Amino acid sequence: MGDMIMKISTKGRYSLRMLVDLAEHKDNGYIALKDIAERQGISKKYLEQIVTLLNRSDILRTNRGYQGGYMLAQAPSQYTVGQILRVTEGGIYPVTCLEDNPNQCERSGQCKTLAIWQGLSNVIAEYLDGITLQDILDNYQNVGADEYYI
Amino acid sequence: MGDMIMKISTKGRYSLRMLVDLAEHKDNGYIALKDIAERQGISKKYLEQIVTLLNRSDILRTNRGYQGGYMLAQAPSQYTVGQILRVTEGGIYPVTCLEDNPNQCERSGQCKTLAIWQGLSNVIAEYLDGITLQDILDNYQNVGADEYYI
DNA sequence: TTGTAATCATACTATATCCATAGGTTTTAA
DNA sequence: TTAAAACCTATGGATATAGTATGATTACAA
Repeated sequence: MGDMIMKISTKGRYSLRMLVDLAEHKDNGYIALKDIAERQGISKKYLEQIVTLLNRSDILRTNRGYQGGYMLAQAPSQYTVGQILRVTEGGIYPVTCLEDNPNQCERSGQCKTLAIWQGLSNVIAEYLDGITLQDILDNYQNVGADEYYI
Repeated sequence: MGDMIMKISTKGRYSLRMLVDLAEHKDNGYIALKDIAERQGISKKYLEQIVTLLNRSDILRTNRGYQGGYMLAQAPSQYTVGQILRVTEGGIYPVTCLEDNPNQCERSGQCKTLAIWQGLSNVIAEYLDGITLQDILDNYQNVGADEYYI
């Protein structure tokens, strides 16, 4: 019992919050992780691990040492939420069936439900790829049940 | 590393496959779990555990003993995928932030990213609530990137 | 009354992920 | 040269996932 479904982990959520924080302070030079951690109420040590994931892509520019820190490599409008989550979460597929791992499900050819998951994956990707960091800065309003369908 | 995001578990996926199987054989009286397990390639014992979740709602009609088994309580058009997943997965929220557990995030008032997750949750719910078992029987085609937006 | 099948109850094994904490090393700029 | 900060590696508890195994109990129908 209890609830246990399809969750985006702290890796993705904290990454996004960190990048939004960087976007908000993008004119202040390099921003130290310590400052972000304090503002966001996240352990600096944990954030350190998470930023490792981001560093595998060219999302950030970093500087070590005195007055070092992080800044966005590009303008906030150039980052989509989908892009960020793919990097930090390792993919945004809602079911394992859609991953391209070697032990693919052998029933995929006859599976009546696979198309449901493919459609769900598409819907999720379209939504997340349609939002940029700039949109969040501009006080993004969520998609309500009413407004969503035309 | 590796991929670790937001997955719908076997509980939800197998439940859906079981109900589709029942929908396909809805004119054959009660269907024994053994038959479903064989057709779907799922352990009968594991399916037994999963069907317990479905039995908490009025989704199924059951009969014990000789020629007993399960059948859908209503027509396939009356079941949405969203409804089924809510029962078996305990909710379809993509982040813990949206659950109504007591230890709600205290930053929700100022969180710049919460609206993103609310919007994502809405998009997922709209999609899953828009598909019925009958749609799956009618060879549901997935929502492609091109067709989705008008 | 006999077999069939659901129902219930555990318990156990692996494995993986989540969410950190901790300590040490390297680089940089004043 | 020194302090600040990124960077790296390891560890661990808690929880969830995905089953397997074993059996007891209950209800139904021929």
